[in-house]
Amino acid sequence: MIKIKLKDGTIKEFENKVSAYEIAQDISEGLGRMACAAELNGEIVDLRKVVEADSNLNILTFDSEGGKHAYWHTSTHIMAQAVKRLFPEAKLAIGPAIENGFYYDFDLDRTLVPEDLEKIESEMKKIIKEKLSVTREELPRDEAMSKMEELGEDYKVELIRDLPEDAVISFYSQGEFTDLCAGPHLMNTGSVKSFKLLSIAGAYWRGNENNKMLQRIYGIAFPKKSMLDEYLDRLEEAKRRDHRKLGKELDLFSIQEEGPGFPFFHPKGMILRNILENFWREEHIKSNYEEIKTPIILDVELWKRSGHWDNYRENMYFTQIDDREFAVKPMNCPGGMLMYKRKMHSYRDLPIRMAELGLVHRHELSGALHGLMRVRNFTQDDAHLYMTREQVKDQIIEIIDLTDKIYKVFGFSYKVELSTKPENAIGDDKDWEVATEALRDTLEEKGIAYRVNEGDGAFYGPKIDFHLEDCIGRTWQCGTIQLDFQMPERFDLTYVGADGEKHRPVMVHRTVLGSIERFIGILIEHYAGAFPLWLSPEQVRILPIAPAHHEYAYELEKLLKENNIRVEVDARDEKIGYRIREAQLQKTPYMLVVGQKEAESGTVSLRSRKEADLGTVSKEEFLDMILMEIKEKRN
RNA sequence: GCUGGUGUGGCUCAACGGUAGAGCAGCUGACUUGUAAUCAGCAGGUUGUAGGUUCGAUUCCUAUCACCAGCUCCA
Repeated sequence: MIKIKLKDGTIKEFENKVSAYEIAQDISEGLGRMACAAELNGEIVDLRKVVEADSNLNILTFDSEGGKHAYWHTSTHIMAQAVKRLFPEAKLAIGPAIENGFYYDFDLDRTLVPEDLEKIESEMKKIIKEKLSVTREELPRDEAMSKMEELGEDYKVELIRDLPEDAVISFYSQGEFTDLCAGPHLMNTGSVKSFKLLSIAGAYWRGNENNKMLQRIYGIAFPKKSMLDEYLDRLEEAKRRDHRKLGKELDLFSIQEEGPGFPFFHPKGMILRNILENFWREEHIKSNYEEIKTPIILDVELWKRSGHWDNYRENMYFTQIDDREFAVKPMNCPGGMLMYKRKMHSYRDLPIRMAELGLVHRHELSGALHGLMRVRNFTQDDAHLYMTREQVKDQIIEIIDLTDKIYKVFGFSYKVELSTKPENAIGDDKDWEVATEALRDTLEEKGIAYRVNEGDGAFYGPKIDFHLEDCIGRTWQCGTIQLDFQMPERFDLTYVGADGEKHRPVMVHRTVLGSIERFIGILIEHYAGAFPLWLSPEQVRILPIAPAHHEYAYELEKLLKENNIRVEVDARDEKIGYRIREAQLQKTPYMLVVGQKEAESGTVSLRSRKEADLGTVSKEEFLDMILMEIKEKRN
């Protein structure tokens, strides 16, 4: 007798061993139909998994992460099967489910074109209609190898060869199609209801740029047509939020052909930028940071000492002044070192926290440039903190708290990653270990969920990264906290301890916004260009009905300007509807329509971009209202 | 950097082997306006750049630059 405890606590009993799928069917026929995968004692498993002992079992449908993955994984197999039917010479590489859908990489001489996607889609529909049952088999390594060799699937052979000794090698088949795959998978190809192939792109085999470039097809699938439509609508909506599009429409910034990756900030973008920087400055002053500015160009010798010349040269720009070699800074830290070294420091002064809005230049690959998100020059809201080893944890906690506080103002949710020692690391392993553990401990202690990013640290130290999402869910690193034992060593930084001896401080590099440019890009997409009042380049637009009301309009403008409100009067000879439309398209938070009535009574007819006509209020009432809204930085 | 795609007036887009067209924006004039586009006229482009094929190229080819998607890389 096997006892199966379900999610809701009920216990089902079975005479003999039983598969997860059978259990799902036993619970209800509907669930059997909806089941995608199962969670057995906390582990995601295939529906075919046979349960032999008392267990906790949770049947996963498309509504869960695990269920979605099985659904998309089977979808990508269907796609691969269709591709093989249409192009038998295509070799299969890998085809996983991803966060939003799935992809499959193919090695195929013929270049796939968008029309091919339609052909593949119709072949997929056939496969779904055929309702092929999906079966699983395990093979010993040598048999698995020869099976794939026979089929000419060179990439699969390589994958099998690299699997660990003890790995279970499984294959999933549907009709004439077989693929090396760990699963889990749906029971039948007929379960995939609504899908769409979205794009074709190149991708290196195993993500290594020295390997052959394969052709990748991305797709998405859902159990209901309405879900697919909704998803596609959301993609369209995301395009409308794209900061590059909005940046142009709202006249915030541009990138010209003459300066790839070097953004121009327009007057309105500059207002936004200045507000952001001022806000940043206020918060840092409150948090006891000092502000500095270090030069953009410094002697190349400095970069040799810091290790950048050895480890970061590819990303740097160089120049000559007279006969001396200089480098354009890609980071602010070496300049910051010189700032620290300008005088003696006592342990009583620690921690020293020097912040800098520093303009850095980095050579990024041309194909990597992306609006304001990835550029070749950007302003880091950097800070370098110098402290004793004992102060490290408290300082990191303070930075995490400051970051959280600042992100909250914008209503951002974020993801945290811990990046460990990279291949080109400098310094000894012991220091790396200590530093990495210090960061890990702090995260654990704060109870922050994080993902580990092996080998992704800076060359001088491990880091905690804060990632924010853009309009289509891509995440971008913004805040970062990097613990560094190397630079203080290389630059021989010291402080005088209570014992009168010289000691080595520990250094932390950190940013909160990350890059002002990137952060503005994220802000634009987050708010879809409709910035909260405190951030809006233009806060109020006054719209006089007719020339007779211009005088009152300018009077209002004066009142608002005296209160530091960013206000414009649109006194053009156009109908009020026309001018309202324009203010609306520019996403101006408040419009004041003023005519005869308003001029006589000292009121304004208030319109908000969100709720349209709000009726009449006195000008004083309106002023108080917006001053409060700005002060509270209301979202 | 790699693979594929795209490049036409300030913006959004059309056309096509036979000397480039619309809407919006701009300018001028009329209208004097009450909550998302008043009407009329004018002006604006050596079709990203450089070569080539052709009687003729914006259209076809080559190179190059930029942009877009993805890969790689990263704030």
